[in-house]
Amino acid sequence: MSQQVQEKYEESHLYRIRHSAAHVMAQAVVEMFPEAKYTIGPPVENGFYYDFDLPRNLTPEDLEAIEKRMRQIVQGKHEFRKTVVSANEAKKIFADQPYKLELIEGLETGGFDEYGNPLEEKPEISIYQHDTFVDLCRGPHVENTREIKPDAFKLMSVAGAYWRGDENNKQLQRIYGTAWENKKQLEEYLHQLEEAKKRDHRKLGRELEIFIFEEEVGPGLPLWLPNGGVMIEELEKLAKEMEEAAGYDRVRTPNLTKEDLFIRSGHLPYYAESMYPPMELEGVKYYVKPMNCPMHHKIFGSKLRSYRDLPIRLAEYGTCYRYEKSGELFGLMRVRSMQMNDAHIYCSEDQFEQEFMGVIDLYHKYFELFGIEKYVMRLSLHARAGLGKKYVDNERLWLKTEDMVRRAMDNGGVPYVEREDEAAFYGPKIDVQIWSAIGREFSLATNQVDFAVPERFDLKFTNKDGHDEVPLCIHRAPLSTHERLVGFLLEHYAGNFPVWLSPEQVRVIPITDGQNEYAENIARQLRASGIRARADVSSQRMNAKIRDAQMMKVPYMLVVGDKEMQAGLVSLRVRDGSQQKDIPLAEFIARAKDRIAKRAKEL
RNA sequence: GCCGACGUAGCUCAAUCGGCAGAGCACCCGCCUUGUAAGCGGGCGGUUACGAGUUCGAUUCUCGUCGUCGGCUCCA
Repeated sequence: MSQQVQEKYEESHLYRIRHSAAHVMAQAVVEMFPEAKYTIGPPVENGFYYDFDLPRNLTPEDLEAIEKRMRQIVQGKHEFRKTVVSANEAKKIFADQPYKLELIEGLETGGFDEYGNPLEEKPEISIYQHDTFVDLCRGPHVENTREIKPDAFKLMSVAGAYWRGDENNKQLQRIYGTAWENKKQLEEYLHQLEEAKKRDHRKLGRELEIFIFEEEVGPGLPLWLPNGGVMIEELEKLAKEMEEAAGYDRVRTPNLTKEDLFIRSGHLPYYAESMYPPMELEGVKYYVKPMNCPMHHKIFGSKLRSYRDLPIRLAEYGTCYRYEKSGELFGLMRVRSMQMNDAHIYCSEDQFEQEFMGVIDLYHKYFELFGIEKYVMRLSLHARAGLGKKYVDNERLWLKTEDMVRRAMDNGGVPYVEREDEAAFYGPKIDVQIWSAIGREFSLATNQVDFAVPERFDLKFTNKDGHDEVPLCIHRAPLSTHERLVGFLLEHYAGNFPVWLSPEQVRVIPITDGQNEYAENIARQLRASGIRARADVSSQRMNAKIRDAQMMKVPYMLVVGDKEMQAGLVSLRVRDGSQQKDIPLAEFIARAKDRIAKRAKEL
């Protein structure tokens, strides 16, 4: 699905505009720094970038100057001219451009594209020229620079980026720009960015009092406020219901373990860098756990298992700690302490397909519940070059397991895309990319097939023939971590949660202090019915109380004045602004309880 | 971790060229008794992230540390 969208984009006029804008920008930069070495500058979603190796760092003022010069260049109506050249000719043209020479080398010798990925066939080498600027480029471009409207592009930011995306390579300066067909489109896009800011989970999380970060506590270590605590309880309740129905058992394991466990599991050599360093006591090293699986393996191995016992599904929402690099932290989406929606399924090969698809089925149920309409399942595979380094060194098992997953997905009729060199070290996985209501992309759910670690733990079960057999293990986290899930939901709903997930479900608002007691009484009755409610008996006026409740995105407000109190009724104001006057409390309670029980989307 | 930008009251932001740090909201205290998104008045609140340096004098200039943000890299 996304594949098709991308192909279309690459053929679009907008794609050409952006690609051409990147060239124009490169011209402006090279004019400013004649000694600049330029690398690649492709169109991307919403715009384009170009990476440069420059004698000094760019400042925001430089960006303004570059943008200004670009406006002059595009007005010049310079034609984009393509010329096919031989490798040798290309090398002459770009004799003083080392990065271009490296690219030409790649194209010439066996076909590597500008990102260093292998190409199927040897491509022709072409150059594009407009005005004074010549670039090694396969196109396509617009006819002339006039097609880039001077009021329809904008340079957005400058950032560091490694040459060919490898952190061992030199870091270049990347300028990001956005470009559109006309001014209106640009303005719409900029407006969209503003709207997205309003939905930013970090902003909403603070405003709705869901979570905070405290410098003294530490980066990436969120503190969950009471409202966030309620949400986590609700999400765990949901997960427990689903998992109980699907035959999972709940276990609990400690936050610390001896080093030996992670040596045995094989995690330590792969992931030591992203684990908190060990603490040593009486000569023994202990690690804070970055994942639950080794301990679940120990639980599986704690007694003899028969094929009749399988599958065994062990679930735990344990808090794990990972030392993510400082620059990788991002609000709740990337943290160092996380509560995983974790479980490990131990099964035989025969049971694999059913178990694997059971997890995929769980995904679909969650997506439906949260109204997630756009998602892509990514089947992440190993790469031969990484065997024995990034990946367990057993190619036969890799191919076999990957094939099992492929077959399961195909038989289940679930569409997916394949991604090479993205697997876990112990097996292939399915990662699910999802898009929030404003179209931002996240990686949420994941499940992995583990054909390697159970053996390292000597896990086995007795099969029908009375022989020992090693079980397969499926690691799965359909709801990701509580942190990432809440972050996603904040943005997805813009904080307007369905009733079941709202930290505060009802606020009772007395009009004058004459109804305070009546309001408190109503709130008590609501709480007795299992509804999260409180009365606002502050000295503010009704309008201010309504505003407060609206700002906190409380789904239901019950306004009570003298009239309601005399008649024993309530007036309902729903978060969407609609009103329903003078209804019996029991009627409202029935409505709220129904929505909550169904985890309904509507209020 | 790397490149860049930023850090002023709980929150959102102001402070000219280096010259006594300010507003709104929130909070506290009063008055108002109110009908579906902010009633009025007063008060409290700061080692300008932290630590050095330059200067008669630093929120402002320089360096370092910490943190946040935009990217890169990474994500068991």
